[in-house]
Amino acid sequence: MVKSIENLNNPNHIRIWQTVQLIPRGFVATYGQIADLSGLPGRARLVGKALGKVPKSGWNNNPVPWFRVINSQGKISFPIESENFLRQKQLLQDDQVVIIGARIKLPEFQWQPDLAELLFRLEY
DNA sequence: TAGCTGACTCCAT
DNA sequence: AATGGAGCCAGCT
Repeated sequence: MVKSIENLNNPNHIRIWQTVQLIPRGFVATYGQIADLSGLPGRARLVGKALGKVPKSGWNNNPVPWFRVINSQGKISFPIESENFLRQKQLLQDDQVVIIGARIKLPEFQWQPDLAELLFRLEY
């Protein structure tokens, strides 16, 4: 009970959720990329932590597409065939992202935010 | 407060 | 392409 309130007040987590909300349907980003774009360079592991604590209701009345974040090798980070792995894979496939085994072709599907999106971020 | 942990990365094999 | 080790660091106990 108290814990969830603490999480909702963690400014780093909130910034990470907001950045993840910018990833367009059909694309993915890496943990390190989200950390950088959130102003938290070098803290890729924190992104994983924050995504594990996304409120079920989303953030700011909008969903947080946690499943669009994968590791720098282009793979889903959950253990193969685990429940979380299968769920993430399904949601990405619903986005028309092609997955071979655990791997996604980053050159083809990695989100490349444009200047307008970055400027939007700076307004926070 | 002091360790411990891990939805990470980089680099070498 | 797959695997392992070292480094990393905020959050958690």
